[in-house]
Amino acid sequence: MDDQQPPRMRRSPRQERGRARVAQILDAAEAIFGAQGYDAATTNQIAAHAGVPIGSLYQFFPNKEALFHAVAERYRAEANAALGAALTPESAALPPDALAERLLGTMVAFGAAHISFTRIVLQAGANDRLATAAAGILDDASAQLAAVLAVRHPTLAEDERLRAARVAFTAVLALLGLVTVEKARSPADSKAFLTETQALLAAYLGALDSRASGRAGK
Amino acid sequence: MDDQQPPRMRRSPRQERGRARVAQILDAAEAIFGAQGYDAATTNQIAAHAGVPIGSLYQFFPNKEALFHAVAERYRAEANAALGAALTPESAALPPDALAERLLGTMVAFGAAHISFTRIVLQAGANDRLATAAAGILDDASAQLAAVLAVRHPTLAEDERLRAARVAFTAVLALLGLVTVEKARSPADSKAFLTETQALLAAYLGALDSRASGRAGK
Amino acid sequence: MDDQQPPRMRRSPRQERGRARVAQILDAAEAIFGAQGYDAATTNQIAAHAGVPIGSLYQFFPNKEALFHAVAERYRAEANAALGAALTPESAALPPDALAERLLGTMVAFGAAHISFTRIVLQAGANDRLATAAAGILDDASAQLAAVLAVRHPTLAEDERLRAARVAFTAVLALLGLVTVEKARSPADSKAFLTETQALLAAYLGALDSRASGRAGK
Amino acid sequence: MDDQQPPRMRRSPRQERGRARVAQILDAAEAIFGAQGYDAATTNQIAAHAGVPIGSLYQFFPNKEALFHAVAERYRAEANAALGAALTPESAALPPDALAERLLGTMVAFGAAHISFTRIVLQAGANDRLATAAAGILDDASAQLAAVLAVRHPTLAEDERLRAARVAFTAVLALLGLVTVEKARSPADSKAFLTETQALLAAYLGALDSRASGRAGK
DNA sequence: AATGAATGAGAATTCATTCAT
DNA sequence: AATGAATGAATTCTCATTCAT
Repeated sequence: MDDQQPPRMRRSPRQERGRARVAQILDAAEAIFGAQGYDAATTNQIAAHAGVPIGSLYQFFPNKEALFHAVAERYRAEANAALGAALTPESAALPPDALAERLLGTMVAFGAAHISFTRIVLQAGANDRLATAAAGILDDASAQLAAVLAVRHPTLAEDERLRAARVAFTAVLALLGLVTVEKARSPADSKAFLTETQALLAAYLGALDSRASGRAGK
Repeated sequence: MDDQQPPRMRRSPRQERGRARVAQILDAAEAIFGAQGYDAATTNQIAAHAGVPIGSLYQFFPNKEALFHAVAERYRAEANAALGAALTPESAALPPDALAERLLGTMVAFGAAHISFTRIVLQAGANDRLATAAAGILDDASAQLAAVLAVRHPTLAEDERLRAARVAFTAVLALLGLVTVEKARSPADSKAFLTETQALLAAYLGALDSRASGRAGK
Repeated sequence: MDDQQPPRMRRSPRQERGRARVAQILDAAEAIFGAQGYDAATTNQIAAHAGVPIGSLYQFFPNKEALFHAVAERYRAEANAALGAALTPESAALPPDALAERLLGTMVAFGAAHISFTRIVLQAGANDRLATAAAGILDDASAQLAAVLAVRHPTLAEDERLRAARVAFTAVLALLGLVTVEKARSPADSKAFLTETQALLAAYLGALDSRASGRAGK
Repeated sequence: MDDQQPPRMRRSPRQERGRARVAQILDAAEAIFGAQGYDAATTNQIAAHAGVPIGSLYQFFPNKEALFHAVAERYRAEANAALGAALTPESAALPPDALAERLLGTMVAFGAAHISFTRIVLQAGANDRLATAAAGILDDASAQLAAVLAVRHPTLAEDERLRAARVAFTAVLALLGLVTVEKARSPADSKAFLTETQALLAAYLGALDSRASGRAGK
């Protein structure tokens, strides 16, 4: 019905100080959004956590939604960079468990600082206005994995590869979220959970290998 | 820190009419929570959707949180029943893809009415007060799968089986949530996503088989 | 561009008490709007002046704008009733100064309680969303005077009569507003201002008589 | 009660550039005040419209109120000049409709650039702090018309002439405001409204003639 | 002097929950 | 017991004004 314009930043900071402020605000927003969810997080809380007056927050971001999108966008860019460094063309030749290990390692390293926000990304379907941001993150990450799959499995159709990548990523993101929760339960076991997640990913990548070679053999 | 009284129903309805009302309220609450998320849902909205005065809602549930827990509890019980019917002892003997198909089929049949709430379950971790409810659902479902795994793989340690079951379930739940989203994008593809999810689950179950038999062989 | 729906009351009070509350709120709103103008008036101020919690105000009126429209609507209805009682068909036969006296007398009696809001009506052009309400008041009042003019001057074109009525009413409303201001300056003179306003109206009505009979004579 | 410091300009610009800036600001302020009303207009908006940094605006005007007063003062001075040119001593001898035509013509010519602000002048009575400015405008204009009336009707008492002038001007200002509104409705009719306004003014001036000569005859 | 980023009090509106009827 | 009107703390966002650079 009403697809309003996507919310952008109000003003890009020109001064050095302004840029630092925006980063502070984004850090605080990511933390608060991650800890409480989009709705429960309040802009005043975020501003206070950032050590910035509420008016300043609104000088850079026209509203709460725009702030969320900015956090998601930064998350997407950083996740992309991290994945890009890990998923080199050479990685396409790795055996499933090695590829899974590399992928997981990257996600964990990245997630150490960002995992609480990852949960929010997965749930964004609730609010239509936030779904775009979440979908963008998953889309981009999946595209990177799909590119590796393209080298690895040229016999699979492109949309099949993209679908497989989305399935793999969704599962991994959810499991990383679970790791956080488990860590709270029994810190010792969180490593075991990680290993198990890696096993699941490796199994799925292996299945894709079989499927592709099966088809190639025909 | 702060005394966390786990919220329970205020009063169990004795009369027939009362029981019907509670069911109406729970239906409405599940629908609204599922569609909007916990925070965005309002109790007045839920009462209106249930065709019940707001005062009556508060006669049965002391607050919004208790209402959520009740919905989650019913979801847990019904999910348990559905899984119990599917994961019979005999099912332990099925090959991985048949087991995966049965599991997925059960979840999808169950989810047809409940899938929107599933997303909420996954995000409930964000709110500490709701995390308990979400964890309970995952715990119970995992325990049922773990029981099958116990028959299937007696050589694996119990905690390893439980961990594997949790990993499998978390992935499947997240992917079912994704299916909902994808259905909105292109309804035609949602079946393909389901197939892919099944493939991932089958691959993981197969990997567990290998791991267990490998150990048994030693 | 965007003509949104005209704002209405949220809920019509069924109980006697509710109706009294709405009246209290409207009284307070008219007073505050009249004293401070639309923008400067705050809804909290209005609620406090009405002796009603802010939440109750919003139970009846979805927003400030709807509250303004409701005040204007009541004003319109009451003004219409007062004018209807004064501008009987017989009044069409009165000489100009008697008609002017009757009209002014009615307006002053009505205005004693409502004059401060009249000023607001005249200025509503500033806010497009309020202009509708203001125009409605002027339209209705003008239509009543135009009906008298129709009896009095059948030779004049209908749109000419309506225009004349609008001109007469606009001038009178502005002058009544001025009377309020003058009363503050020197209370003694306010009666003289009223007399002068009546003289202006009588002169204009007389001029219309001449114009019409001139045309009739042709 | 509260010390009402009448707000003045902070600093009269000595430099040429400063004077140009002040003019720019006043132009912008008049336009914005006229378009949105006093409250809805924001000082940042005015500064932006004037192409002047907000800090500079506050270098010349201590606050929003002072800015409004400066605009009103300039309006008053210019209106005075325009009226002074039109209401020469000779004009006192004109017949009512010619005098009305001259007066209206002047106001319309002046108003072409300033009419939107005229509406604001009429409503300034709402805000006590702005009332002074509005009253000053009306006072000065009325005084000029009263001077003409003094020549035309020496038999009338001075306060009666002043009152008549105020009544005439108030009506004309309100009607000019109405013309603006009507122009938006149907541009074609705005000329007819102007003609009607002129008729009203002529009728009133004619009535004053009769009144004065009637008294002179006694 | 000139600039425009920074500030925070204040305004509109919502909604979980209560309680008089 | 049942109802739904009433409550007011809490939330998002604005804007007049200042002051560091």
